Amino acid sequence: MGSKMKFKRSSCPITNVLDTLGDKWTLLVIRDLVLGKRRYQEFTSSPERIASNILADRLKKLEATGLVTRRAYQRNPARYEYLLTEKGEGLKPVLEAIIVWGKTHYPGTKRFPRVAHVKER
Amino acid sequence: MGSKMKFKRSSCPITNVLDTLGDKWTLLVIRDLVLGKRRYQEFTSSPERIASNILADRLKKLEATGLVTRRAYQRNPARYEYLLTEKGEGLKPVLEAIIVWGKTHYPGTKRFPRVAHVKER
DNA sequence: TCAGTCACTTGCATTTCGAAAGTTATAGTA
DNA sequence: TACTATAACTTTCGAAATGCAAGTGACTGA
Repeated sequence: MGSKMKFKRSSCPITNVLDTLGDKWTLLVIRDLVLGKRRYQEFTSSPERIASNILADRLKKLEATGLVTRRAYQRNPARYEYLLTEKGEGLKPVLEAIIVWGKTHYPGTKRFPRVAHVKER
Repeated sequence: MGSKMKFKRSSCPITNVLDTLGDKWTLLVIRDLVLGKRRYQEFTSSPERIASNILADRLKKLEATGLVTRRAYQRNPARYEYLLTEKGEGLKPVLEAIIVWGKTHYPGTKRFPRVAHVKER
């Protein structure tokens, strides 16, 4: 019933990607996840200095759209970390293409290195 | 004198790309240009229905960042059209990667066809 | 003279963003 | 028993961005 899909703006794949990733912060959170970051403080300590309310909002939305999963890594008090899903990992080629273009046209920019994430306790 | 480059947020290429392309409309204007659109009305008639003030703003910014050039295609009255620069054309692989990921994860989306642009007079 | 076209600009209400401060629940230390 | 620190958020509120509707200027063609 009601077989016609409803897209927010159009049936263009680019448009639909922009509806979830089209802002100045979301893709940076994904970048951090790709680099190996998992925890709240790791994200807030990136040089772009994302505000904590923006980070919380973006993580919530990324979880809602299935790009990220949240899981507790300890109890008492409960502490959570975030991991990319396969769908989220699938964005790597997009990030790669952006890095290639970005490095070409913004002289002095440089790909960030992977981070060794904090150890479990 | 002051040899250190100043980046708005960080020296990450992704960050710097997001500073110019990180919103819900800019990349759609670029998509339209890649598809062959050149004129104001062609952009406003895309299915996402960009508002004319947003379009004017984005075209201005794209020109300022060297992704697009504006040129008159007639006088009396002066009428302008917009074309991608080489820098702008360089974004095609980014759009491609987005389309590939988007088509996979948003079922029902489909790449838009090139348009035959209006003829000169 | 008058409607139509094109590339915009202007006004204004609504929405989203973002910096700073606050909250909750613990562990560790004196 | 207090006190300090840590981690993961939430709240507040002014500022900026968005988006709808209407307006503008310079023409062309009927």
